[in-house]
Amino acid sequence: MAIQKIRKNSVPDPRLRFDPQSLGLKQFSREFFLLDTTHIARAIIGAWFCRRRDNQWYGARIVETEAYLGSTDAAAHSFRGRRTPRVEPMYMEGGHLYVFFVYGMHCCANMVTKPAGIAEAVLLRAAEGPETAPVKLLSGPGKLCAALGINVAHSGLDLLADADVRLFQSRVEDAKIGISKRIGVDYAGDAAAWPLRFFDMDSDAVSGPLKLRTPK
DNA sequence: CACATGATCGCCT
DNA sequence: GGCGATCATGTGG
Repeated sequence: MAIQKIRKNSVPDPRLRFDPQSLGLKQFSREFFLLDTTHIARAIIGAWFCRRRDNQWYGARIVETEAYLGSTDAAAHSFRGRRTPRVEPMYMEGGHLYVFFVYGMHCCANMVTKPAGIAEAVLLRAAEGPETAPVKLLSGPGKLCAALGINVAHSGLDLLADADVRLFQSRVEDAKIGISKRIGVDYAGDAAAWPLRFFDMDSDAVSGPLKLRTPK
């Protein structure tokens, strides 16, 4: 049925066809992914998250992210150094992908950051497809994965070694980036209020309640 | 728009 | 056994 399709889907929505190479976009370097996690979360707003399947490229422009700060962040899966098979990719060197399954039906994708051994990451919360795609198609972490066909089988992939999943540079003016607390982590005590969510204030694809969409 | 709820299941205690 | 780094739908203002 439809729901099962969403969970196991690895096929990108055809409306996301997009060739990053033809536009001359450049990939982020390994060094970039080793920088400060919060900086990276802000810096990849506007970047193109791309994937190749059957020799066809697909992609979407990131408009919303959240930073997860590892062992000291109660909202992070790696809080207090928790190290289980699921979370293991978070401990890899920056530039790897960490994908997890939640609520029995959705996947969420993260860019792992910092040197190996430090389990921090940036959650991709929303993106905009090319003109041909509906504005809300990737509005939310689960929808973003569903539309691009990203699932747990992609967890642990190296964006700088695996030719089929990549992140390309493209920036949004700092003045147009909004900041707020993170969504869906109210159980995390003090960490729930940390200002670690970043979004493109001009985008209609940003997810979450309207009241978190204004502040800066 | 805000808020509530059900769906659905792998992960961790 | 309980509970999510969610989403779609339904209700009421």
